[in-house]
Amino acid sequence: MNTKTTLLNSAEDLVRSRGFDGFSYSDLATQVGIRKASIHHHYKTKADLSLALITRYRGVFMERLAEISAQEPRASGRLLSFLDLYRDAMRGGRSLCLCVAFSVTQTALPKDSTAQLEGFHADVAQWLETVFRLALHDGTLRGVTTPRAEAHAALATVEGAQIMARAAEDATRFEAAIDTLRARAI
Amino acid sequence: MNTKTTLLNSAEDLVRSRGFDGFSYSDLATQVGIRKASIHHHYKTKADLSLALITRYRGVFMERLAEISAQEPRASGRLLSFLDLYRDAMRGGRSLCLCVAFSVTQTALPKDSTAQLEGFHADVAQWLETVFRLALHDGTLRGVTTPRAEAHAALATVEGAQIMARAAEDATRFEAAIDTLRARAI
DNA sequence: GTCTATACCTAGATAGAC
DNA sequence: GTCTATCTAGGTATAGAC
Repeated sequence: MNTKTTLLNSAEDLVRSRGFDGFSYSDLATQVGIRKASIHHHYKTKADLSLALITRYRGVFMERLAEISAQEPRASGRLLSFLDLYRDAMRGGRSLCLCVAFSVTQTALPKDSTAQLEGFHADVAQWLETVFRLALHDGTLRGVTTPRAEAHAALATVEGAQIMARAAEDATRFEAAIDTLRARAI
Repeated sequence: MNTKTTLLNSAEDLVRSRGFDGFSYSDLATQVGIRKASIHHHYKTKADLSLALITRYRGVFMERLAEISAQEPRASGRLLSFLDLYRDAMRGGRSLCLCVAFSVTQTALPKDSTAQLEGFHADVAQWLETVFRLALHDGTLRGVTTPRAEAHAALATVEGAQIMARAAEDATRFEAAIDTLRARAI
């Protein structure tokens, strides 16, 4: 694997476990086994690195959602797989979805990066909306009100659940918080 | 007002708008109108400041919840007031509940502070649980499953909704995400 | 493409005069 | 209690040799 990809992989790991502000080029250099000056050859600034990270993650994540749609014909199956995706992204409480990790970043990201992040959120909300709309027809989810409202609520819940689980360093917090969502599957 | 309290007020403002890692003693000094060295006289380290902030906020917030309990006899009224509390804490998308702001802090806080934060989360979850338990008896909230699960879900949802609204710098995101919770009031 | 060396800045924190 | 001055550590980023 080339150095550029190795850097991106390690950086993703660091962002998700410590946050974008929580690691330095020095940390990344140590992890990859090169000197920090060399990183600048691949990603000129940390802002450039942020954009590369979000862009790649968005693509990969949306592919996963497409796979779920292809494999699960029912709304209930899709929602449960979605929850599993966020649960697995936590790696037992030590990690966050990259999207969540960037959402809580304090430093101002470059406009390109925030635009990608916004687009990412919008894509996921859109996908969830289709799931809840499907549920109105196939009846595999309990108590669906408006698909759009349900989608935003579900997204906020999984993101909040990740934050709380990481803050408490306890992955079971995530499960506790999404239990009512899981229970809606028929 | 004494300098110590003024510092705490300004610091709370900064934490909630920029995050605990997002402001420095230099920023705080400028805002209050003294030199940064002087801050150390009141709060020896930034860790000490974090503890003072969380401790005070926890007390104030729990008083608010007690007031809600006293004023609203029904579960629906209590939940709606709770949601208003979190909505108002956002100040139009530029701010977070201090509890949420600290939950997303990257740097390791001292043990005293994380313990306070944990206790805070536990207190709020406990309060919400009593609201949903009440709903099982007074029937003013739709579709209540287990009070404990509902409490954790509601807390994760409001916290996630704040994060998403702040990331998008759009307060209406908060409303969109908690709409299904509001709609459960009968 | 990777290295050493370094520039430049900002952070939290301390010493000691007033 | 507040100040000026300073320390130490760490961050991002660049220059130029190899």
